[in-house]
Order: sequence, then C-alpha cells, then structure tokens
Amino acid sequence: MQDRQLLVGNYIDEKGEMSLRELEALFPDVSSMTLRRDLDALEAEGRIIKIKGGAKSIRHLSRSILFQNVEDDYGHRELENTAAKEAIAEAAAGLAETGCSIFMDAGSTLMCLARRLSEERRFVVTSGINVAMEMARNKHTIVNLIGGQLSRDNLCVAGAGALNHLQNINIDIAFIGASCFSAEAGFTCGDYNECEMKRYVVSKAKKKYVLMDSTKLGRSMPYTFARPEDMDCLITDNTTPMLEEIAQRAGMRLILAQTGGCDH
Amino acid sequence: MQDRQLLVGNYIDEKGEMSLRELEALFPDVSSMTLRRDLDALEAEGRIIKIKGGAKSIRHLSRSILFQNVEDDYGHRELENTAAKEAIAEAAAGLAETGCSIFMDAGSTLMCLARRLSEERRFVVTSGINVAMEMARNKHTIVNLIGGQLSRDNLCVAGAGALNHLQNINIDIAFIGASCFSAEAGFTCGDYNECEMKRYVVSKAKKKYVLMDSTKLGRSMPYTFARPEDMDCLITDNTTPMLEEIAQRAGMRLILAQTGGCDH
DNA sequence: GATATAAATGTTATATAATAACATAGAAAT
DNA sequence: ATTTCTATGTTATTATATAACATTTATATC
Repeated sequence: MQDRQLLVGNYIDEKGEMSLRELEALFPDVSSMTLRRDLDALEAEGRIIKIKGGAKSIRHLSRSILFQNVEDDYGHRELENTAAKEAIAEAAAGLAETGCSIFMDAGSTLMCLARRLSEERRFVVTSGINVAMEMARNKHTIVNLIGGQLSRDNLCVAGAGALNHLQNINIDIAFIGASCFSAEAGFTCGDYNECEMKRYVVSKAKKKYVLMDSTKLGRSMPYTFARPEDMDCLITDNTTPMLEEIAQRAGMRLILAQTGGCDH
Repeated sequence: MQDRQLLVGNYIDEKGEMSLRELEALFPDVSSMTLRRDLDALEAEGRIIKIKGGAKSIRHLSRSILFQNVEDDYGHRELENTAAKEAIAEAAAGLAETGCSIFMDAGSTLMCLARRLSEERRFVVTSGINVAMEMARNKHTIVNLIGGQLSRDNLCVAGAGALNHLQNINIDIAFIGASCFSAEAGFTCGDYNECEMKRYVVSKAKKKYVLMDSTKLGRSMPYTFARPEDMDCLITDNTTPMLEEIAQRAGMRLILAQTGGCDH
C-alpha cells in the first residue's frame, strides 16, 4: 500500500534516521522484506538514502548541508557549541509571534531558529540564504531575501543594495546574531557590510533580539553594530555578573536558555 | 596515513559515490579494513555517508538537494530531461568568458551551468539562491544575489527590490532560462515579478543568451519577457524548421547542444 | 460473479558486507 | 634501546541485503 510507504517516509523525515528494526516495531503487521521494498521505493524517489540497517532522510541531510556553511578547508565548522545554539533558538522561537513581520539574520544560530519557525505561516525577511531556503519549505511562509554580495563564510548577503531593499520593509521583530560582545565594543561583527546591515535593521525594527552563545562573550570584532542599550533582549546560554550588570544598566533584558544536559 | 584518507574523500566527492571494491582497486596496498576505517573517519567528519558496500559524497548529495527545488507535493520534480539540460549547460559554459560580469537566472538548467562555472574566478549576479550557493563554493568567485521575494518553486528571487538592485550592476553576459517559447508569444514565464526581472536584465545586458530545452518549444506561459529579436542566442537541444526560420529572421543565433547518448 | 492478470507481500536460502577482537608492524617519545 | 601509542592487518562471527520463488490480495475483463 502507498499509505504505509508515505508513513515510513514521514517517520524517517521526522527522526532523520531510522533503523529497520524500529520500522519493524512500528509496522508489526508487515514483513521486514516489505519495509525494505518501501525503503527501495523511497530511495528511488530521492526522499531517503539507504544506509546499513536502515535509512536517512534526505530532507534532514539537506538541513545539515545548509548548516555546513560551505565548509572550510578542513570541512569542520559550526559544529561547535551546537547544544547552546539549539537552546538559544528554542528560547527565541517562543518570542516569534505569528502574524507579524520578522527579520532573521544569517548564521548558524539563526539557522537553528529557522528550523523551529518553518512550520507556521509567517512573513520573514532574511539575510541568510540558508535561512531563506529552510523557511521556504513552508508553503504558507512568505520569504523575502535581502540582496547583495554573498559571504562564503556564513551564507549572508549584505552590501549597498541591502539597505535600499530594507528601506521599504517594515520589521516588527528582528532576530540578530552577533559574532562577539564586550563591554567596551558592544555587539560586533567582522564584516563591514554586514555590520551596516545589522545596524540598519536595529534602527528600524520595533523589537530587537540578539542571539549569541556565551563563548562569544568578552571578545570583540572590528565593527560594532549595536550597544546593549539599542537592544531589547539578549538571548544566550550563560551569564556572568559583569554581563548582568551591563544588561541591567542598559535596560536590556537577559534570557538564559537552558541547554539540554545539566550544566554545572 | 592522513594522506590516503583525504584521497579517498576526494575520489568519492568526484564520483559522487564509490563502492568499497572500487576503493580496494584504487588502493591495492592497504587492506579493505583500513579503507573501511577511512570511511568511518570521513563519515565522522561529515564528509561522506556510508551506504551498503561503499559511501556517498555529502558534497554531491548537497548538489542534488539544491537541484531539488524544494520538492513538490510528491517529491518528484525537475528530474525530467536532465540529459538535455546538462548538454545545454555544457554548451553555455563555453560561452562564459572569464573576467566579465555574468548574470545567471534561476532554474534547474542554470543550476547545471553553475556547476560547470564554479571552478573559476568570476563575478556573478544571480536570482537563484541555489545557483548562488553553488557558485559560492569557489573562494575566488564573487557572488551577488538579487533581493526580493523567494519563489518556492524554483528558488528564484524577484520583485520590486530586484529591479533597483540590478540598476547599479553592469552585466556583460546574461544567461537566462525560459519556461516556454512560441512563435506568437516569444519567450515566456509564469510569474509576473520574474518576468519583469528577466526583461530588465535583457534590456541591460550586452550579450543575452537564453537556455531552454526543446520540450518547452511551442508552448506558452502568461508573461512574455523577450522576443527572439531581443536575444543574441538560444541554446537548446533540438530544433524544428519553424524554429530555425524564426531564429534566422530575428537574427538570433541557434546553438544545438549535443546530448550524451545518440539521439535519433 | 467468475476468471485471468497483475501487483503487492511473505518466505526461505544464499551471498555479501560489517563488526569485533585480537595480532602485528611502524612511528614517536623517553 | 625500550616503551608506548597509533595505524594497519587478519580472522571469525554476526548481521544485513539480495534473489528467487510462493502466496496472497487487488484489479480488470468478459
């Protein structure tokens, strides 16, 4: 039956990867050979790829590919601190009201957020082409991509055209990523165009949230795009007394995202 | 040795997929167990994924994912007429001089072209976010992405912002895709914004090439973005006497791309 | 409604591949 | 020179995939 085949596909998409054993447990009234044949069919459709003892979801793989930021010379990148980023994204997702216009920055933390938001009807402006691609999965989401020069590093577009483009767009909520934060320099990033773009968004948006994991605390990059007093809220995974003081003085709310495991 | 492991990775990237047998033949002086362990390491790095009897390249998979145009309701799409598209792209690649500014449209044929162009130093403006992603693979290519609303169907951005954006960009060579061509309607496409964008590019570019496989001949879509006399050249995989006459009268060059297999 | 045909599923035997555990050789460190 | 570690090889075992055939279920045709 086609029914079961679709179900199998959905299960695999959901979990990312499933063993034949798990499938057998889920479908006890068909033989494992039938399930194998289902996997064959799904693979032929390009929906999954079979691995030893099970299968992986292509859709899921595509997510990790989009994450993988056109990999660096050794192929490893952005695998760092995933737990923190996921937690931060989870916390941010709670702040993304529906029915309003949302700006989403580029970067891996924002990509984590995109995954969580891609199920609902929304209007999204973004500077990240992987974010755009992820959000476009949902038929009911309108995705607007900023134009400009593409940065290989973080798949972010920025530049002269970007500012023009943003001029005519209203932003209710802006989710912005930061490369670093320090007391002296504020929120910084390493690219001039990107910095200008972020600064413009900050000046324009009604609510401004910055997403940054705690490893970026106390460091700085060349370009400052905002000071604490410019932002409504910082969502991060760890705090210091210093940071709390700065936040309090600037009237910037601090949200501490709980990472999955215990964190002592 | 790390050396061999890198080599194995490169081979797999190149061929997209390799069996253990093939690897054994390529590396006769190590045992198959060693090669297995290499595959384990490469998989841990996220470079390949192991399948029964061999491995697949993630980089290669990512290409098919980018192709797969945010799949339609049944997951199959754009697998049609791949041979023709590849041949057309191959012919077009020969026309893409280096050291000039190139516009690349969105769509699967253009994505085929992107794969071929992504090895050289270039300046590229594009409306396709998958095209942009593919081109960004090369460190020496500057990629400029048009902004605007993203179409789920073909991962194309277009709209008001796009025209503004294009205003300040000079285009030496434009590679444009077409959904349909007919004698009465000329080159057409199905989206208004996209049509305007294409038309603007055509008006602006010094050389204008249109890429279209022959299945799209004789049909038409709502919006006309160019007539034969507007274009310098049509690259396709098959011709008709009718088409040849039209081309001749309009002064549009016809390039016939040879598909791999014999085509009688 | 009966029969023929095709499609889907089940069963088994066989071939193939993956793993684990241990053995060996080569390189780096002391 | 000796130790230690890492990379590689060997083998036996286990698990998995495949192929071929048997059976059931659905579909079409008369």
